[in-house]
Parts: sequence; C-alpha cells; structure tokens
Amino acid sequence: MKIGYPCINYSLKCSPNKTLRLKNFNEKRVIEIINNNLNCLLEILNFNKNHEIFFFRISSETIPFASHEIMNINWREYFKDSFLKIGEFIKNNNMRVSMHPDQFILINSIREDVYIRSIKELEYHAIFLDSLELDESHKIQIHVGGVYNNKNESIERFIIRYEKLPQLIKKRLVIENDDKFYNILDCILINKKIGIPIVFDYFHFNLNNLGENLNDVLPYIINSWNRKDGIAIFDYSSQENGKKFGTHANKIDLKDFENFIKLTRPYDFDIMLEIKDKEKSAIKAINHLKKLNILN
DNA sequence: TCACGTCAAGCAGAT
DNA sequence: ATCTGCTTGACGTGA
Repeated sequence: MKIGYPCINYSLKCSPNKTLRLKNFNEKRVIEIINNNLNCLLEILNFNKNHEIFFFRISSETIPFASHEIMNINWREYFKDSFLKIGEFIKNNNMRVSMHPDQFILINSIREDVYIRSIKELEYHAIFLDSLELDESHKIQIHVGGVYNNKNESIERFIIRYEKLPQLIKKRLVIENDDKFYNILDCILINKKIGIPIVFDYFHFNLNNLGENLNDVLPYIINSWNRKDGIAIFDYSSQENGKKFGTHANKIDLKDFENFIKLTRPYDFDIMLEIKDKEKSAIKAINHLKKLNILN
C-alpha cells in the first residue's frame, strides 16, 4: 500500500504547474517553463522520498500545450535527459506515479473534434510516461465521460472507441467512478466488457451510488487490475464540513480515513489522497497507518 | 508591486 | 441563452 497526493507540493517553493497563455506562446519561453516544471517535479519526488511518500500524481500541465497544434518543439527528444533522470528516480525508489487529464478529455463525446482532441491529449500523457520508461502500472485515469441524454449509447460509444485506441494509451488507461454520472456499477459493467481497470473513488462512491454495498463491489474493483497493471488505485477524500455536499476536504479527517481503511480490509491498493493541503495530509495519513501497523 | 479578470479545451444543470 | 461548478493555480494586464 502506497499513499500519494496530486500534482503540487506546498512545502516546496517551486511549482511544477507553470504555464503561459496561448497568445504569449513562444519557443524560448515554453522551453524555460518545461525545464522549470521538470526540475520541480524531481524536487517534489525527492521530498516525497524523504517523507516516505511513494505515490504521486504528475500534473497534466507539466508540458503546456503538449497536444496543441502550436507546439513546435519535439519535447520528448528535447527533454530526453530529464525524462530519463526522473524515470530512474521513480524506479530506483520503488515509486508509482499516475496522471489524470482534466474534464475536457472525453473519448465518448458526440462531438468528433472533442473525441479527436481527447486522443491527442491522451497520447501526450502516454508519451510522457513512456519517456520516463515506466512500465504500465503507472496509469492515466479518466472518467467515462458525458451522458448525452442516453447513457447506454454513451457507454457503448466509450467501449467502441476504447477498443480502437492505440496500444500506448490503452495499456495505461483506467476509468474512475465519478460523482454525478457514471457510478461504480457502470464502471464494473464496462470492465466486464473490455477489461479496463477501475480506479475506485471512495468519496464519489458515497456521493453517487444506487445503494450497493461496498463489500459487494470491492472484489470486482480489485480484480479489474491484472498483474501487469499493478495493484488497484483508490482515490480518497472526505466532505469539507459546512461546505456544499461534494466539496473536498481541506485537511484529512483521520477518523474517517481510518474508517475507510477498516471498511476495505483486507484488500491491498494504493491510495491517492484528493485533499487540498496535499503533502501535509499524505504525511499524516502515513503516520496514522504506521500507528495502526498497516504500514511499517 | 499588486489586484483581479481570465485562461485551449466540455458537459450538465440551474437560472 | 447564459451562467456556474467541476477544482484551482497561475498568468499577465493595467493601475
């Protein structure tokens, strides 16, 4: 079991998320920014190593405009040395990383242009992880997508398009149950047809379910991950008190976290903490699991 | 230097 | 038809 957090580290001064506006795009500037982002990523991974954090979500913004037609540098080649260095660091320290493209990535979109752009963006994520020379246990997670007034057809479209994806994307792509549209039962249904692994989002499960039991769905989720995929990935968050239902917590609620851990025993999986204070909660969670003798 | 409107991209639901 | 949340940081213009 590895514990991780997404994209940013507030304890460090650097940002791995620097970007630039499209209208200000120029080659020199974007190279500087990518350099900054990659250096910062390595700095974060080093921080993580020092705090025994072995799971991390890499920001989709690491290479700004990577899949945009304006991108005129061969970034894979240009930053080859950095990629190899970062990849080595991840492998040498037995870390796992993942990526999570944002809400514009919809392979089941009814709009052809959105579908095409989504594939390009997924390709960027896949090439990024391939450039680090990481095996396919390092995943790219997306939601199933839009509903477009017909869920069955939209699931069918997802399946058909998934089957057609290039192998470099397919080998890394995993789906996550979301808070509004595609619940865990939908994900299990899709997994049964195409075998795509399922990221189980515990917070979304609590927000969006049809009354199914956690214990009934857990075996399906765990088994959706094959040997080459690594162990399952779970996303964890809890409700921020006093905020609108569905708002992610600012800091970890250790009691709720412990309850989640107890409810999911004895399964083993890696946990991405989607909590706003990032590394602080990850450190707390790890310490807590050590106290419970779940981590050593 | 600072504040604040805006940023490549979609969808769904509310107004 | 238009706005807002998702989820949040960071850019960069204008004062």
